[in-house]
Amino acid sequence: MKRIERLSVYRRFLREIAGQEPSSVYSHELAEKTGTTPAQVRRDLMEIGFAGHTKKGYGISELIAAIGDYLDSPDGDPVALVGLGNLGRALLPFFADHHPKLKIVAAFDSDPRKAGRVICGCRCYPAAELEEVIRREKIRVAILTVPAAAARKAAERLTAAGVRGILNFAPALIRLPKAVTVETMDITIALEKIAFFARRSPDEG
Amino acid sequence: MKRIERLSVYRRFLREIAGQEPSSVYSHELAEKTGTTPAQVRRDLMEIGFAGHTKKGYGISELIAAIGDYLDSPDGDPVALVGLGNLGRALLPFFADHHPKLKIVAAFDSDPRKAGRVICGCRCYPAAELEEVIRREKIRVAILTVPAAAARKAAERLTAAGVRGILNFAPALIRLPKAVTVETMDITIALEKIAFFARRSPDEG
DNA sequence: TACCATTTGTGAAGCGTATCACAGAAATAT
DNA sequence: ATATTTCTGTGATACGCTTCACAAATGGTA
Ligand SMILES: NC(=O)c1ccc[n+]([C@@H]2O[C@H](COP(=O)([O-])OP(=O)(O)OC[C@H]3O[C@@H](n4cnc5c(N)ncnc54)[C@H](O)[C@@H]3O)[C@@H](O)[C@H]2O)c1
Ligand SMILES: NC(=O)c1ccc[n+]([C@@H]2O[C@H](COP(=O)([O-])OP(=O)(O)OC[C@H]3O[C@@H](n4cnc5c(N)ncnc54)[C@H](O)[C@@H]3O)[C@@H](O)[C@H]2O)c1
Repeated sequence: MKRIERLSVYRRFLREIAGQEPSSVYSHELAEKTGTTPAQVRRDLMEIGFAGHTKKGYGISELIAAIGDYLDSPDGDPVALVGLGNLGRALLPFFADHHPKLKIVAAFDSDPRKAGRVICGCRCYPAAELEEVIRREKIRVAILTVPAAAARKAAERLTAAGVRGILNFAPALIRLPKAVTVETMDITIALEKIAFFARRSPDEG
Repeated sequence: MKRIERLSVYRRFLREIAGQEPSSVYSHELAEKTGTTPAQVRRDLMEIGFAGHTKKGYGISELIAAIGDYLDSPDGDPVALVGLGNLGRALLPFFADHHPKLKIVAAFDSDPRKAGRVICGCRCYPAAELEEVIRREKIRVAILTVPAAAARKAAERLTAAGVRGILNFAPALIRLPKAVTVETMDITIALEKIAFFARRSPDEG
C-alpha cells in the first residue's frame, strides 16, 4: 500500500525538523516537503489514528512516535542480504551506517571466497548455511541481489526458512505464497521507462 | 504509466524464448511468465496497436520488434551517471555489460580523485564539466546517485543542460518542470515497507 | 462578545487502471 | 460440412486510491 511509503517519507522529513520551533506542522507544509497534497496527508494521518489540532497542525515529536508505533517493529528487524556482488556490496555499508531499525545482520554468497569474512560489521556466510542462520537469527526480511537465474530458488529457500518480506533486485519473477511480501526493484525497467518518457518530452518546457 | 513497465517485462521474457518453437505465445502464457493476467496482456498489446491471431496467439519476433518500436529510441539513449560512490560504482559495470540501448557514456563526481579515469569504458568527469558534457553528448537520461543533500541541485543542473529523465536514488524530493520525468527509487523506504508487511504476516501461510 | 481567518476530519465524488465477460474468429474434431 | 473448442479484441464494469469540498473547531482581532 502506498500509504506505508508516504508515512516513511513523512517521518524522514519530520526527523529533519524535530527540535526546531514551532513544534507542530500543518498538513500543507508536510505535503509541500514530501511531494504530496494536504488532503492526502490528513487522510493518511487519520488512517493511522493520529489527530492534529485545528489551527495548530500536528505535533512533530508525537507524530514521529505515532508513525514509529505504526510502522516499526519495537526492537528493529534483522535483515539478510543474499548475493555479495557489485550491488550487494554497495548496500551493505549503506544499511550498516544509516538505518537503526533495519540492520543487515547476515550476508550470504555462493562464492566460497566471500564467506567467512566480516564486512561492515556484517558476517558473511556460505549460501549453504542460509536456512540455519536465518532461523537462528529469526530473520524475516531479506534483500536479494543474486543473478536472475538464482533468484527464484533463493527466494524459496528464504521463505522456507521463515522470511516474510523480500526486496528483490534481480530481474526475475518471484512467485511466493501471499503471506510473503515481495517487492522487485527493477532498475533496468525503471530506466527504460524513464528513457521512454524523456524521449517524448519537448526540449524546452 | 504502468503499461510501459509491463511492456519492458514482456519483452524481456520474449527475448528469452525467441528462436524456440513455437514462434507464438498466448496471452495467458505471457501473463503467467510475467506476473500479470491474460486480459492485461491483451489490453497492453491492443494499446500499442499490436494484433495477435485467434487460436495462435502473438508472434514472438514480431512482438519484440513492435515493443522495441514503441519503447526504444532507434539508436539507443546515452545516459549520464552522477555520483560515483558505492551505488554509482555498482551500476556502472552493470549497464556497461547488460544493456545495448541504454549506455552510460559519462559519469560525474565532485571528488576530483574520481575524475579523469575511465571505468568500464565510461569516462569520468569532474562535476564542474557536467553541463558541457551533457550538451556535447546530447544526453537526455541520467542516473542520480549523489548524497541527498546534493540531489536537488544536481537534478536542476542536469535539467538545465537538457536532461529530460532522471532515475534518482537519493532520498530527496526532486521537483522539476513536468516535462522532466523523475523516478525516485528509495531503497530505504521500500525496505521499511517490506518490513512492515513482513511483521504482520503469519509465520505459516 | 462577535466576527474572521485558518486548519482539521471526513463523506462523497472523481479518476485512472485492472478485470470481467462476451462477441467474433480460427483451428480442430466429427 | 458442421459443431466444438479456444483464443483474441474490447465495451462495460469494478476497484482502489486520490482529491474535493465543506462542517466543525479554534485562535486571533476588533
Ligand atoms: N549491479 C547493478 O547495478 C544492478 C542493476 C540492476 C539490476 N541488478 C541485478 O541485481 C542482481 C545482482 O547484481 P550484481 O551486479 O551485484 O551481480 P553480481 O554478479 O556482481 O553479483 C551476484 C552475486 O551473487 C552471488 N550468487 C550467485 N548465486 C547465488 C546463490 N544461489 N546464493 C547466494 N549468492 C549467489 C554471486 O557469487 C555474486 O557474488 C542481479 O540480478 C542483477 O541483474 C544489478
Ligand atoms: N549505497 C546504497 O546502498 C544506497 C541505498 C539506498 C540509497 N542510497 C542513496 O544513493 C545515494 C548514493 O549512495 P552511495 O552509497 O553511493 O553514497 P556515497 O557517499 O558512497 O557516494 C556519493 C558520491 O557522490 C559524490 N558527490 C557528492 N556530491 C556530488 C555532486 N554535487 N556532484 C557529483 N557527485 C557528487 C561523492 O563524491 C560520492 O562519490 C545517496 O543519496 C544514498 O542515500 C544508497
